[in-house]
Amino acid sequence: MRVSQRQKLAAAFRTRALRCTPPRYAVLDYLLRNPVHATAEEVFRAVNETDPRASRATVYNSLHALTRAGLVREVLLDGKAARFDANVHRHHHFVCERCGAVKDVAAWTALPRPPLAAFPAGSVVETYEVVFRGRCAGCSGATDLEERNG
Amino acid sequence: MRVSQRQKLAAAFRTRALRCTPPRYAVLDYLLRNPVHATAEEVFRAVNETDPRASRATVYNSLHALTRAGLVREVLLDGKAARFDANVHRHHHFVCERCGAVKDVAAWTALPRPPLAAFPAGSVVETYEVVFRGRCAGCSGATDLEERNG
DNA sequence: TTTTGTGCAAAAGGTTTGCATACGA
DNA sequence: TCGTATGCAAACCTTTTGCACAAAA
Repeated sequence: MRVSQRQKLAAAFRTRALRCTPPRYAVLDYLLRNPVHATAEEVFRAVNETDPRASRATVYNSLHALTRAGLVREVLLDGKAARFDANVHRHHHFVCERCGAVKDVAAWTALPRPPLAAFPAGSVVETYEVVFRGRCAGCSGATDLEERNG
Repeated sequence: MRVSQRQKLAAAFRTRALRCTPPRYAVLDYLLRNPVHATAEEVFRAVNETDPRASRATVYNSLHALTRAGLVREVLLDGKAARFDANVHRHHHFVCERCGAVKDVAAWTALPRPPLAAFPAGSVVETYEVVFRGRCAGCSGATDLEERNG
């Protein structure tokens, strides 16, 4: 990691009262440089390869600490593993139902406000997310038969 | 289960080439009568209480068969367990970040179409879902301190 | 009679926890 | 020094799998 990059991360950590520790640098640096919505396991493998002492538990701890601090966003798109995204600006996601690829969809405009009656009375909405599902370019021509044959 | 209800379910099963089996009746009937976005475990406990022979694996099998047949919708709202919803009409969800309650949000209007450029080139969007997060009526006044104290 | 589903137990992910040790502030 | 994070292993929870048996069509 470049010195200047580490200094940026350290500043972000300190602003949020997060301790600066090697695994936290490594986790956030990895997510920033690999904006592919990695799972915790993928982050673990990458971080652990650089520093074999880094453990799974610590990667989970770091991901949660970074998420709580607002430096990382946890994205739940399938029933398997949570994914983590260092892009915390408002945006949505497109998921390919066939190959599982996840792509960002730029936030194009605010959602039209639904009638208040649509929400449970007294509730307060803080955020919303839109998940689009379909087939990515590489999979949109493929048939189910091809899919089954790999 | 009322005879007329069972006949309705049987008709729905046959239309979709699903075999009519006791666990499938029980699972779908439970979801229809308890529109609370139950987890597989909750469905299992309810079904198993009525018929102690029903197993977890069978409840999972039934949920998946019903989902594939379009009679049930699988909803992924937290990193823990999938939830199942017998309401397959287009609608969205509100999740209370504090107590985890899930409420339906009526589909009020189509989303404005995002610019095509927002999507990966060549991709085909089939569905979308919106998840609103915030605090439900019962939790919107509670502070984090109260939350910690239980 | 053929095909598909069931039920049981065991295994397989993904994630969390307990605790002694190490390290940042 | 004090308080928090790390690292390891084991536990946990949800979901899947393998297989013999049972039931639906």
